[in-house]
Amino acid sequence: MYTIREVCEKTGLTAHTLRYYEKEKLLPSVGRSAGGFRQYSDEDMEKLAMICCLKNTGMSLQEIAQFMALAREGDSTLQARCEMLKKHRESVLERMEEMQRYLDKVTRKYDFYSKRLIEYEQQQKSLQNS
Amino acid sequence: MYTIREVCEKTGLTAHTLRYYEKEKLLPSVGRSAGGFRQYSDEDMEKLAMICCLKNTGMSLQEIAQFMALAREGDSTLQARCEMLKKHRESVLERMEEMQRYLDKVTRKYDFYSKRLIEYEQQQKSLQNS
DNA sequence: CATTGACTTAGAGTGAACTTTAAGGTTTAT
DNA sequence: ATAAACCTTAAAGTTCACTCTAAGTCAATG
Repeated sequence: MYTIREVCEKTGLTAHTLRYYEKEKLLPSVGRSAGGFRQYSDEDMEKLAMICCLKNTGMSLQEIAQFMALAREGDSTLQARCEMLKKHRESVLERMEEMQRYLDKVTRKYDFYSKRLIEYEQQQKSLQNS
Repeated sequence: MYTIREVCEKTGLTAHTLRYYEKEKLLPSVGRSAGGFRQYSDEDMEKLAMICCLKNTGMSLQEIAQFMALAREGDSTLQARCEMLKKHRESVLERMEEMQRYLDKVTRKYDFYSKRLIEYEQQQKSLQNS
């Protein structure tokens, strides 16, 4: 069992964000200590890892909440979850390819600017010497 | 010269967004017709392409506005712009690598679910036959 | 020359994902 | 036993990047 503080350290999320995720039903079933403090189980930690994974590949919190709700319903939702992951995977791949194309453009622009910068610096030097 | 409508069609941005970008100083110097309508030049279109490129690789509008402001100041800012592009390029590469790692995790999860789904379906079939 | 549709502005509203605040209760170390 | 640190909740506030609204102007067509 982990306190919210330990979970923050492990995941990089803030306590505020963890509480927010609970409220938004991403991980709604976190246990409580006698004093009412959150206690995260190893299963919770695994779920959180999945949540971070989906979030960091651009899935919206709403969709993640849907996915986690399906997971809580058990094996009868395996197919639905498979389909979600497949679609998500495809959209991530597409976005990465798009990013790569845009990045190539940034690289070309950078190379162009670098050349112009060298020219400009030589020009400045020759102006100084005259 | 292009009307805002034509620019929308070429860039995929809405007229609202183009006006918003003007207000936010991403492309603040768009000309006007006698009647006050926006007229985008070929140079404006090139700048817009750069804006989209930076935006689609995750640069904030604020940073893009800074970059475009430097560009308007001329060659004396070449070095500053080079540095911005270099930094941006590096951060995009990092993000893409991170994305790839997360995507691999999604793929592994998907494969795991697929296997479990096949098992589950066979189980259901044998329950039906009994 | 009137109507339709696209354009103008300033400013308010939206949705996502937090982030902060206020007011208080709990744990831990001394 | 008490102070400091940490936790609780509900609700309001923030930031980003739009997106929409209202009230009016302009251009093209029959």
